[in-house]
Amino acid sequence: MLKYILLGFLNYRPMTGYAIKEAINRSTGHFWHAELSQIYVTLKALERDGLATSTIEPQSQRPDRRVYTITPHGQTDLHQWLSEPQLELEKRKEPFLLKLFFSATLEKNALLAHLRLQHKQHEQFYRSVRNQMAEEIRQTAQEYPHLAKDSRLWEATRRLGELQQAAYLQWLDETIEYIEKEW
Amino acid sequence: MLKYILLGFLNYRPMTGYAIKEAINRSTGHFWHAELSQIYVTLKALERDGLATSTIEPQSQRPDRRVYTITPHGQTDLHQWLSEPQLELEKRKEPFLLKLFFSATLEKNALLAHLRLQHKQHEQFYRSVRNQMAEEIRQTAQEYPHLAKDSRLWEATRRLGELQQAAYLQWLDETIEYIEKEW
DNA sequence: ATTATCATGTAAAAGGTTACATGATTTG
DNA sequence: CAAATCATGTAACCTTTTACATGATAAT
Repeated sequence: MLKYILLGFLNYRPMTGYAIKEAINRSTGHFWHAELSQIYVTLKALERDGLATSTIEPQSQRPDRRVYTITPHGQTDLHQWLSEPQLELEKRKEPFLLKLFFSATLEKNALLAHLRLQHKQHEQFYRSVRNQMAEEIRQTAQEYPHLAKDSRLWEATRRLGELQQAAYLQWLDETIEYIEKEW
Repeated sequence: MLKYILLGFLNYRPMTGYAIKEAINRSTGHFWHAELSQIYVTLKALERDGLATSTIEPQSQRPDRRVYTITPHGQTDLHQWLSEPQLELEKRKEPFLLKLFFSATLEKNALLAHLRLQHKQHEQFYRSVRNQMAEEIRQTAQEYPHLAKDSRLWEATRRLGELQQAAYLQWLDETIEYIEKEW
């Protein structure tokens, strides 16, 4: 699947692995991520399979860059994937929920400390989705007017992140209150 | 991490791999899952590491069962893990969001079809979290009165699943309406 | 002085999915 | 007669994470 986020970004413009990593951090952070090492490996696989080509741009005083460009074959593959319906829901893995599920033997204060730490982290994330990420989308849409339509979908995915974090915070509030009063 | 869901269930009572898989399906489906094959492999590793022991229960007309029991060492390890704070937010991977993010080139109708299919799937999941899963927790709490405290945390995790699915459905409604009107 | 940024990669290890193998009994 | 349930396991494959390696420049 990493394959498709790479093709997706390369379809906007030729990019280096490093730049794709930065784009991922800025825009898809709340629903997709990848390590740089894996990005480099997968870009190489794209080239091997004829979905992208690469050229080296020498730089002085910086390491040379390897810039990847999507091929027509790569565009076909991407479009094919985009057209396929998503037939199953993704199965999540959330370590904190797992921990909470089995935490009946913990002391009340330890339980509350864990919940409050989560609250702090989710609040921070909620703010970054509402502020930095929203701003990022607005800016990119202005810089690249041909991506205006795309930016409306980016905003839709961002909006889900916002709603999900809000729901999580609401649940944490409820749960903390419940534990404080009735544990 | 699979290790800990296994220890968590074995801490309630001795169980077979098959029974753990059923317990997972019934109770932690919305935040944790595992394949049977992986469960068997990990149970074996628990035994190798002295966190559980196993005995074979011969059965007539059914395959023999291998029943695993948690050891004191296993209980210590579980409790240790439960006590540790969760210092980082889990990074999600949601293929549907990824697809949507890059779907500006899709036709309006294809986009709507994808969103409506998601709606159908999430609605079904939402109902199962509200109905079957809630009922399951109530029943288990009645059957095993010593797990009364645990069942309140199970219910808390279930409640988050419910809120998250509700948020997702709300977002899908908004997004479908937006695409219908302004795409 | 140390950390962050830019920039690319390899290798080992861990974790997870899918396919395959077996086989009786019960339900539809 | 076919499919589901109960029950365990191995092997191959794929994906992902972590560690390692390099190295200049700019900022704190």
